[in-house]
Amino acid sequence: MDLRKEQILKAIIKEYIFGAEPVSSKTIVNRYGLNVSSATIRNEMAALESLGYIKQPHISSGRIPASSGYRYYVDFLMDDDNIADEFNIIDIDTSNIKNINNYLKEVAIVLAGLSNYTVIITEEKQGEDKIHHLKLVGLLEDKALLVLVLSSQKVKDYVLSFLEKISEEDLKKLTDILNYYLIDKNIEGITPELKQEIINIFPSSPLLVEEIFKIVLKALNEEIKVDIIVEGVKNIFKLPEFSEVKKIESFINTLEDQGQLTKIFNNILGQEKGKIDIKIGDEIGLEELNDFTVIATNCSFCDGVQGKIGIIGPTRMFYEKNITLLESLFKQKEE
Amino acid sequence: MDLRKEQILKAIIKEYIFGAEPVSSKTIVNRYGLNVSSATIRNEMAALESLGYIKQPHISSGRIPASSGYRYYVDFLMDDDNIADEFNIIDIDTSNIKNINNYLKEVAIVLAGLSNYTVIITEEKQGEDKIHHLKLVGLLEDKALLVLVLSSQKVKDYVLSFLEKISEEDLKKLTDILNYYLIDKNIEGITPELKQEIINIFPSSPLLVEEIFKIVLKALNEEIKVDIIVEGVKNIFKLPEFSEVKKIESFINTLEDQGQLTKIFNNILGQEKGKIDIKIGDEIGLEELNDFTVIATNCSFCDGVQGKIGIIGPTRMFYEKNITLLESLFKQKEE
DNA sequence: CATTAGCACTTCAACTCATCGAGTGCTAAA
DNA sequence: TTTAGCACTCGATGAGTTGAAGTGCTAATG
Repeated sequence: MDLRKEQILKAIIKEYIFGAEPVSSKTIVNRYGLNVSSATIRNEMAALESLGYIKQPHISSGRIPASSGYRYYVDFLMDDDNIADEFNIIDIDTSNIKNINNYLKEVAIVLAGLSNYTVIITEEKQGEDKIHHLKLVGLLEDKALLVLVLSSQKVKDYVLSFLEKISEEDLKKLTDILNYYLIDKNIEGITPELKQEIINIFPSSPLLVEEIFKIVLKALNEEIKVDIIVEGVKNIFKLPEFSEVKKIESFINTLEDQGQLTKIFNNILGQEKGKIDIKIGDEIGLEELNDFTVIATNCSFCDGVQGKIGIIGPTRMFYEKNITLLESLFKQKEE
Repeated sequence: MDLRKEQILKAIIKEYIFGAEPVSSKTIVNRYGLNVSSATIRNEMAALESLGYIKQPHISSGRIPASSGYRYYVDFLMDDDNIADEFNIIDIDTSNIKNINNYLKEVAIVLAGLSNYTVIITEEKQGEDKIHHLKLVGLLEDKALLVLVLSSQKVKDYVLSFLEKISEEDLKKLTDILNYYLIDKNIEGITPELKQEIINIFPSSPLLVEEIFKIVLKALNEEIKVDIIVEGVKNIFKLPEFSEVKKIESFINTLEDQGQLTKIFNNILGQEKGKIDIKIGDEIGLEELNDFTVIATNCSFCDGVQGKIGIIGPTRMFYEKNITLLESLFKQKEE
């Protein structure tokens, strides 16, 4: 890869990202004038093709970048600083921040709008969660709130309804008993035997204890489920290279399949924070997404919730812009 | 509309629902043998067409139902009881029921799978919500939970962090003060003057009071937002009549637009419960959905949360099956 | 008078064929 | 090493043809 080859590869990629059409030798001479003729460019293009960086849709067409061409571009050729600042401002109403679900959805919508691609956000499973402590709070006559604080700092609450009225003192007493037995227990520690023991100690409302155990199990179980938000699917229709129903169908099927979605991120990031990870085409590891690129990063949201954010677009995406977008989001969180 | 015309209309609609292709006079003679010739059917078809119930895509093709044809079918011709019971069983893990968001998503996924169409669920704005009462619950040293119970029975909670430690007694005291002043206030009742008054009465933590007011305003504000769940978008790809990218794009754009989605339901149901409402084609009132039918019902989910569920599919949808599906869901909720 | 057999007519979909333009690879010359 | 020039390839476009499906209408029928 001498300098001229790199210049030509960069030119092809920039042209193709912009126009989504095979790039001809003539176009490069006209727009990127390297002081050589189109024939020379053609020779170099043939060389770039045998190196695997570009390819021809058919024998008499111009060249389009191959996955490894994009990879080379991202690793060595990309301009870092050519993005106007106005693109980078992610303006999310931070008064929303108290409600994690709305907040993440808002982030996804804004990011999808700015990037013009599809945004996936997952709220991550934190490994095994334990009960940090819990509390029963009387609400109405026949209702109480069970508040669970998990070791991951997550706070969850569930409304309990009971048939007979239960006094504040009893709720307090039950809270104390439950805390004594349940603190630091993980999902495997919540056994039927333990439940029986507590019912024996607090025999006045066995049904309530049953209910609470059910909920606690559920809550710990939920932590294993990954919550996923997808926004901006419609942006795929703006891309000329996905004008076939088959391709759109495949994309949307993948995005509606939670299993596939988690795979996208599994194949990507480690736990390292702040790093932007870029997977191009088959690097994603899902056949259905071979024509896509995912730019993703780990991100800690409010209240210590861990998650991953990814922008998924065509391999010919505006790399600089979207990397900057994710970086700015991350910086915002750091402040 | 004599009997024979009705029979022919019904035949055309059933055929078209099944096959998505224009129905010819010959097909009707072959499959629905009414002991007349195809010429007679043709005469009747011409009559049905001038009544507006069916139409021809072009002059030499068979007939397809028009919106008013479907309407006539739904109102007068539909078989009520030809659906095998196995279709009607909606099996949702009701242990999920404690968590409204997951539960509704689960309902949507199951219903989308059973119907093979797209399902929209909205959790409804309840008109103006008021504070029923609130409670501050100490959690950790520097954290407390603000639990809001709204007049709509909704329970919301928010984690508060404060700089200095606050004693349980102070939390209790502040809870009492807040309840005294905030109970039965709607969003307009939460004024800066009121906040100042409370800060004067409870001067030890003005920042905390500020924070609480901010959250209370947010919470009441959120109730104006409608939460929307959409599942089964991918099912549109199974429908041959939506094989054009343009149509799919229009559909998905509509579904990603919260404003449009709420319009769908606005134009539909009143407050009547248990009634199934069917809007066919332009009855929906959105140009983009002229080729769709929405079958919808009001539904009260757990804990008094009000919502609407709609199945949206092509005008040639399996009406009986989907009506039964929604009915069975509603019955399940009643139990 | 309702029904129907028969036929002319219309339209769509699929196929072929020719043409054109864009772009390449290769050769030979500079 | 570069380049001018040319033959070649391929896809896209549009025109023309054909066949199948289905209708509407007319005239005959019971």
